[in-house]
Parts: sequence; structure tokens; C-alpha cells
Amino acid sequence: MAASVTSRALDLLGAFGPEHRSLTLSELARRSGLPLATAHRLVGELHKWGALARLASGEYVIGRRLWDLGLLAPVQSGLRQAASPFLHDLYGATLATVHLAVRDRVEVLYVDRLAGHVSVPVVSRIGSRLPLHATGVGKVLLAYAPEDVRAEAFSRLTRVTPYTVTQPARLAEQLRRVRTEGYATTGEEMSLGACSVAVPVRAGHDSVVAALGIVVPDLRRDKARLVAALRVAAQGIGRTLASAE
Amino acid sequence: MAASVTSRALDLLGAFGPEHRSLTLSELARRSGLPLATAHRLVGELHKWGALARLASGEYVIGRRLWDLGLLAPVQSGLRQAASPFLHDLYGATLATVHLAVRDRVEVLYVDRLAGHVSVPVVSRIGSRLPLHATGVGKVLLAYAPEDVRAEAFSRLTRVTPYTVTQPARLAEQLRRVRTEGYATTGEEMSLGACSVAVPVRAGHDSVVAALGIVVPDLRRDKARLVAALRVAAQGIGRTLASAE
DNA sequence: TACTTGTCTTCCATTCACCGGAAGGAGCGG
DNA sequence: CCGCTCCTTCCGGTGAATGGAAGACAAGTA
Repeated sequence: MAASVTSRALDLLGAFGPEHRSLTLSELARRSGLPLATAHRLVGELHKWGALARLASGEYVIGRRLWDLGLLAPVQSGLRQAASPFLHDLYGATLATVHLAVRDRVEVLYVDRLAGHVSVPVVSRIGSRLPLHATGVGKVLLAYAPEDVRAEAFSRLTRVTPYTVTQPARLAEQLRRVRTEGYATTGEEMSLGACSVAVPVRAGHDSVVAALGIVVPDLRRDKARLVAALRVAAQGIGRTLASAE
Repeated sequence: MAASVTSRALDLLGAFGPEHRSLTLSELARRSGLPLATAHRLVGELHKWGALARLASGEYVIGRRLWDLGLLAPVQSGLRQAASPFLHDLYGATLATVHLAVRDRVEVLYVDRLAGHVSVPVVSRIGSRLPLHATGVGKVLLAYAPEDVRAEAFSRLTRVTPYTVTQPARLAEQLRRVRTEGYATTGEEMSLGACSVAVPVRAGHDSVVAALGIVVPDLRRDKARLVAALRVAAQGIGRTLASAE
């Protein structure tokens, strides 16, 4: 119950999220469970320092100083740096939305993303987390995940669209094919009108450290070419990672 | 002098910077001017919440939770979104490092960046700030900045390389040419071996809202082509911004 | 082994900064 | 004008933050 000032201030920051990018003072107080007067004082300090900024409307948003700080976080920074040029190549070759993702516990965490002009409906953003079973990169990461993670993921096969795979047996079969074929696909399982292909990114020879995927409106056309392009890029990333130790 | 707990905790976070991505507890205490015991306790709270993470070596780094939060900051998010595909096009056309920057007071703030395989020595990163007078995008932003900003910038023409323009008269002449010609160039003024070209990005017809630039090893070759490609991209971004209101 | 020098961690009595109810102000819609 | 919601300010009691001191640990030196 003991609530230190620090944790209270942090809880105020925690009230923000992808769905709540801007909040009024009273919303902040409500969402963090603090008395209005207390929230007011703490928000004032956060604002003074630059952790929060205030819109013309009076609502608060995450400030630029936190943006700066966040960019310093070593969240897969080696991976992102190594991958960057290959993502562009891949975009150039496919003109599709490109995704680089890692597994964070039982979710997909998108660490980089590259959107094209003609965008199919894509939900992901850099930093967003999605279920492992409903995305291409997620299936790849799940296929090579340890047993306990797979068990946990199978216990929460939520339906997102009518096409989401929610039958454990069918998903297990798909994962088996991912391991033998070396790539995963989805068809409108996360978002209607969007299909995806993804391949694993390996550091050295064994471990899968990330997944590389693209989102396209239709897969029937030239899946083979897309898979080939993905493989070239994934291998390039892997080599870069290996050479950088 | 009165140092509230909140501001102290924030000061601990502020001890991190591009040059100091990982810090030991004692470094944190020193850099923030806090007694070791106090720093220890506060860092513990920040760590528990996920604002800081701890490396195997025992050093602290910015944690993933702050990374998440930072991504929520509305730092030119409209601009970044509108520009993204055009940056890729520009990279495809030039294979050079591409920069999108805005002016933050008297500095250049890089809001997006796209690096190629063969990278010339480039100092910038997303989120980094550099002086206005020593970079291509900086000169563009300075050329269209209000009078007081220009005055302030002229009062601090620091030398970065032997080629940095530090004479006010010469810089003023260059800015005049930026306005008449519509583009700015630099030659090893920020970093040896790196030249740059940049053009303004206009929303609607008048105001310059950002600058778009590329960095190449040599400019003598095909400056005209590069400027043309930059202009196409900048116009595209401007149109997208205008159509999105 | 004993000593040095640097880390990090824990403890606890003092005190001072945080707390939050209450009251006042500002804006809005009926 | 009243009622509603939001934001801001005030202030006395009190419990959470403070930081010196002491101990634990590791690495380097003689």
C-alpha cells in the first residue's frame, strides 16, 4: 500500500498508452488512482522537467524529453542497426510494408517498421505488441520458441478476425511447416485485407533472434519471389550481426 | 535548492545521454549530484518500475518501459508518418543516408533518419541535436527561421571541423543563396568525408516546416540529380501534409 | 595474507517535504 | 442564475524520504 512519491509519479506516466496518448489532469488522476490535488502537483513537476508536455487544449502528452530518453534505450539497438539497410533493400524489392520483430515473452514486439505508399491496413507500430499466433512474424517466433512459451501462447489463442487460427491442432501443424519450410504466412488473420509472409533471422547458425516479415494485400500472386527476397535480407542481417559479434 | 523527490528521480534519468547510455550507480550519483545512498534507493524504484534496466555488468541503462513511453510522444508524428514513404523513395533513388529534421529553438533536431549500407561518417541519430550552421538541413532551417533565431544562431558559430563556416558574413551569404536557389549544401563542415544537400519541406505554400537532406561522400559528381530527387520527395511530403490538413 | 581502493548494499533516527481535504476560480450548457 | 466539471491553490499534521555510517564484496597491489 505504501506508495512512494517516485512510484506515484511513474504511475502517472504509466497511465499513458497507445490508446491514451493524451490525457487531461482528471483522467490522469483517475487512471493512476491518485487524489486530484496530488496528481496536480506531481504532473506539474513532470511537466516542468519536460517529461510531459501540454497541448493547447490543456491535455497532457508525453514530452520530448522522454522521447529523447526512450531513444537511448538499448532495445535491440544492435539488431535494429544491423537490419536497417536490409529493411530498405527489402522495401525496394517488394514495395510492401516491412516489419522487424522480436519475441517479448508471449507477444510479438515490433522493433522496426517501414511503411510503403500504398498501405494495406496494418495495425502494427514500432513498439506495439501483438499476439504471437495471429501475425506472420509471430508464427515464426513461436515456431522457434521454447516449450513453455509455446504452451502459454496456445492457452490464449484469441480470435481477432474470422480468419484467425484459434484451433491448437491447426496452429501446431502450421508451426511444424514453418520449421520445415522456413517461412510463415498469414491470410487476413490479424486484419482484413492484409496477408503476410515472414522468415526467421538467425545469428550465427542456430538461434533465431528475430523475425522479418512483410505485409501485402494478396499472397497468391508471387509468394515465391517474396520469400526469396525475405531470405536474402534475413541472411544479410544475420551475417552483419555475426560479424559484429 | 529545495529538491523534490520527483525532480531528483528525473535528474537521475537526465544523467543519461547519447554519450552515456549506460552508467554505474556511483556514476549516476555523481552526475546527478545525489548522495550515493539516496541514488541507490531512487534507482531501485526506477528499476522496479521498468524505467531503468540493469545489464549483466551491473550498469544501468534506460529500460524498455521508457522506450515504449517515448514512442508515444507526439514529436512531429504527423510529419514522420507523412514523410516515411518518401524517405524510402529518396533512399532508393540516391542510396545515400537520408535525414528529416526540424528546428528546435536554435538547434537541428533529427526526427527521422535512414542509413544505407555504405555509410559515410554521419554523426546524427534520430533524436540528436546539432548546431544549425554546420549541417545541410540546419542551413535550410536557419535560412527560413525568424530573425531572433538567426541572431542567436549567429552568436554561436562553433567550429566543428576545419571546414565549418564560422564567419557570419559568409554564412549570411550562404543563407541568401539557400533562399534564392532553394537548396543548401555543406562540404565536410560537420564531419570529415561527409557532404550534404538539403531542401525545405513546405506545408501548403508558405511555411517551411522541416528540412529534408542527404549525406554523400562527394557532391561534385551529380549534385543536380540529387537536388532534383530531394525536391520531388519534399514536394510529395508537403502535398501529403496538406491533404491531411 | 594483509592492505588499498573502488564498488554496491543495508540500517535507522531525525526531520522536512509530501499529502490531500477543502475552498476558490474558470468555463460551459441549460 | 444554477449546476456541473474541470483546474488550481492553500496549509497544518504526519509519515515517508533522507543520508551518514558501517558492512559486504570484488579487484588490484605488495
